[in-house]
Amino acid sequence: MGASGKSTEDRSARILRVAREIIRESGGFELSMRELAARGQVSLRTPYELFGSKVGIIRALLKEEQAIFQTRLWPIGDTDVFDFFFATLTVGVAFYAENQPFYRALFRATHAYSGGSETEPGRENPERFEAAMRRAYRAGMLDDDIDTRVLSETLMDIFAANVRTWASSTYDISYVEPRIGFGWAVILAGVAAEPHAMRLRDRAKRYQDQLLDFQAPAREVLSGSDA
Amino acid sequence: MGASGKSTEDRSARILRVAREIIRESGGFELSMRELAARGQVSLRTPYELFGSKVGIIRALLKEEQAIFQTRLWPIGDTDVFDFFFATLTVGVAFYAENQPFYRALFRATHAYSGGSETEPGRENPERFEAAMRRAYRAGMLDDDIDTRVLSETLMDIFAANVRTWASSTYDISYVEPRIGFGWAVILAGVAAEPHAMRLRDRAKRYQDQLLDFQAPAREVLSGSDA
DNA sequence: GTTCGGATGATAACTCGTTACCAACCCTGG
DNA sequence: CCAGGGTTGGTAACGAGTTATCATCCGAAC
Repeated sequence: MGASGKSTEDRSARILRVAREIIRESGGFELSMRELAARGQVSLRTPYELFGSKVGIIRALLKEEQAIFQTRLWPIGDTDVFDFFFATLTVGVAFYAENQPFYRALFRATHAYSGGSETEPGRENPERFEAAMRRAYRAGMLDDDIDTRVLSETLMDIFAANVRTWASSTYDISYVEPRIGFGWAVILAGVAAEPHAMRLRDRAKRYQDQLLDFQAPAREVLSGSDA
Repeated sequence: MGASGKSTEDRSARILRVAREIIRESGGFELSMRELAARGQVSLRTPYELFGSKVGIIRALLKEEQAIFQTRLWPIGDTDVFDFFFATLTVGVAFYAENQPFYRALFRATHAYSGGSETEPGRENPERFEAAMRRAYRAGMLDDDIDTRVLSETLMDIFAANVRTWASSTYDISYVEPRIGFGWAVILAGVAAEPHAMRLRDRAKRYQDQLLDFQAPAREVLSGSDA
């Protein structure tokens, strides 16, 4: 039938392109499979054949984005390991901010059990993160008794919790980086050797000041009865 | 019509009781509104009249449970503030473990936008938590520059992230308490004054040992190529 | 060239949460 | 006692994701 008689790759690519359009148009609030099929000039069954489910489609979109994310992460120098973490944070939050519609759609489409750890924000590529942590450990920058894996998991927990809350649009994107940064800095300060611990505490205070600047105006508007 | 001609309280209680049964029977995996109405001998519209939505029903169930939770939290002495936090953690995780079906059902029924902060685990009663944090601050146990509110939020982020992951059944309940405890202890160690900081670091190591004990057998089974 | 199998289109169907509609009911005010 | 208004039952409907069904069509094997 004319335009629809193409190969599998064409149909996959077309479905992903149309899904991208619909998600962007709706801000991530809706992605109807019927609309997707209609605008993609395919049958309703075809997206399920190719991607399994609606979550599969969104995951495929995220996978494409994450390739871009990796290229953006590469140029970050890791001479100072702790600085590397926070530079990663800045790039990561910016990346998620750009893809807010996709993450909204992902969390919205993800029933509690259909999504494994791949749908958890920040868990796309934990290897490099843990590798940096191990390097800091070997360089004597961390407490000898600490396990780098457990520590990395804790940092990623904070990241995931905040990105998830933000994607549910409970609070503004501006809060995300300082909130995560504060948690990361305080945690690392708790296990870092001394010249680094003080720098991390300073960094935590800077993030905290950012957060308090956000909250201060709102409090004035509401009421000043919070002595 | 016989058994269904009762008062509003009877119908509310009956709906909640039947909902409780269905959720328990399915382990939290399903709660069909049609089945609820049928088994509750009530029209499909009535649960919506009384509770607004499916999430409203699950929230009502959780609210009943939280009354029990509070009675369990009261006897905890708070002579040592940091010990109070971790005692709260133990009681809280046990509480969530008992209510796993409800949290599964809650997360499953909650679209990303229908649930506010009340559906976030650990956010039911943040007042007492923050009050304890302020007490620690006034007692000089915390860094002078720290904001107790920001710090409390970070601790609750870790709590929420782990409970959410657990309720999605990605990992076992045994991991939850040590994972949260490790994060909390390291964070507090990062901002606590010195006699307390060391104790908190010890506590963090104890939690970490628990986690490593869990992981060690699994690694042996898989492969030992992780030098 | 024919035939067979897998993929696709088109459509209907199923379950879900939620809402709408209308008749029947109960409770209250007069 | 009766009228009215709010509440409930019963059912249908809407839109969602997902699956099933059947005809069709494309490509490869014989």
